[in-house]
Order: sequence, then structure tokens, then C-alpha cells
Amino acid sequence: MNKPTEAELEILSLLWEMKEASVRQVHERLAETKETGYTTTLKIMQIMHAKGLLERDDQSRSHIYRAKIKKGDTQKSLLKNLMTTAFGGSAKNLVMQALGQDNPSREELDEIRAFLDDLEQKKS
Amino acid sequence: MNKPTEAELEILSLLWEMKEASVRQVHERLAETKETGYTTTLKIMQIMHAKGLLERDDQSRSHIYRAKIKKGDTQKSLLKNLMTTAFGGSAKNLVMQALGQDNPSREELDEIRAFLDDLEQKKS
DNA sequence: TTTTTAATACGATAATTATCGTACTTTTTT
DNA sequence: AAAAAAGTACGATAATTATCGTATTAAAAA
Repeated sequence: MNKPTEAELEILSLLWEMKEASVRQVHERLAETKETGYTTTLKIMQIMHAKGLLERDDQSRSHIYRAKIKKGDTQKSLLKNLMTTAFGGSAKNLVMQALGQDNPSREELDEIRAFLDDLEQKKS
Repeated sequence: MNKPTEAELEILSLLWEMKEASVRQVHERLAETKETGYTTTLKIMQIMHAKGLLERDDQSRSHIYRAKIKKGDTQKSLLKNLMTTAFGGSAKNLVMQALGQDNPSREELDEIRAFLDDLEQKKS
């Protein structure tokens, strides 16, 4: 599977959240955090469509796009890549770095604990 | 701080592990997992040196390189970047994805638990 | 109906990254 | 001493990614 580029990932993230949107809508969200032209967003989304990263409904004049690749799958493969190239393949190191910097709430910590217990369970 | 490229990151990882090495030594390790020419490795390392990613001792004929940026800092910034672009800024999501895919040992799980406790402690 | 606005398509170009060949220099081997 | 081997430097080029201008078309507004 093709790793999305940085710019593509930003758009994917928005679409995972918005479910579906026109180029205009995506662009407006994008422009909140990033200086960029409309046709740039358009072009990237067209390329993503050609690559199979997005699907679209082009019935109406303004086309409606949706992410075609799953959020979970993409996250998984990005993490795996980062884990092998920058963390020597160790999930533990990665996880501890991630937790250390964020400062998660008690609730989140508990959820993670529960998840750990679950994992351990499955090992027996 | 400048985000290292994919190729640069591979070299950084090796140097974090090896502490210091010649281009030849780095290249040999690199070539174990990747088809690539010697001068390519050399060139990338020269560029990294120019960028300030590596430092080197060029006293002897074959120069000796060391990583100039810290492993922890780099990991942190890469994670932060991934977290915001692909995980909506949530460490919890990222952590759970990472754990779910790897299948860590009991020992690792325990270390992570201890780390969680530590974090919670600090919150009071 | 005419004009303006909003949309897509798409080629051209800039920017960044990766790869490599070649020239040159120093060391080692013969 | 001559030849071969092993280094660095560095320009050229390929590949990939990002950006944008312009042409064209459809819709909406005047």
C-alpha cells in the first residue's frame, strides 16, 4: 500500500473527520492552519483520487469526496513505519515517548491500563 | 528544527546505535536491508553534515561521523508530528494502535504500567 | 440575456529528495 | 615505483511532491 504524503495525510485526516466533503470544504478547513491556494488543494485531491486514496461522487457539479482507505489501517502502517525506522522496532519505546510528551488525563490513562490488561489476558 | 527525511532517519538510527562510524561502516549496515550505492550514502551523510544533523571528525582520511541531534528529541518531534497529522492529536489513540499491532511481552507491558503509574503520580 | 462567480481539468514549474558517475587524492599493495 | 584500492567532493540527473496559472464550463446573479 502506498504511503500517503504529508499533504495527502492532512486531507485524509480532515475527510476521516468530515466523512465527506467538497474540495471547497476541505480547502477551507485546510486554510485555517496552512497558507495554500485552492487549486493546490484541488490538484492534490485529484491525484489522491487517481491513486485510489479517495473516492468521489461527480454527479453534481461540485464533486463530493470520501476517504477510500481506512483510518485504522493507515494509522497502523504509518506507526509501523515510524516504529521500525526511528524506534528500533520497539513499541514500548515508542509508547513511552508518546505518553511522556502528551500529558494524558486520568481517564485516558485508565483506558490505556484497561487495554494493557486486555492484551495480557490474550497472551495466556 | 528540521525534520530529517526518510533516508536521513535510517542513517541517524544506525548512528544512534553505533555511536560513531565511517561512511563505509554506515553503508555496510544500510546495504543489509536496502539496495543502494556507496556514493549515495556518502552524499546523504555529507548533506546531513551540512545541515547540522551529523558532526564529523575529518582528521583521518576516512571521516568519522556522529549524530548531532539527540535520539529522544528527534523521536519526540516525529511522534508529535504524526500524532497531530494522523491521530487528531490524541496520544491515547496512537498508543493503543501501537500496542495493538506489536504484541509486546509481559515484561514490556509491566514497564509500561509502571510508567503509567509514574505519570499519574506526577499529576497530583 | 449578459455578467459574474464558482467549479473542474490539466500542464508547467518549483522544491525537495534520492541516486549516481566521475574526478581527484591518499593509502596500501605488489 | 607503479598499480590498485579506498576515500572524499561534487555536479548532474532522476523521482517525487507541492504549487499554481490558465483554460474551460456550468451555475447564479444582475
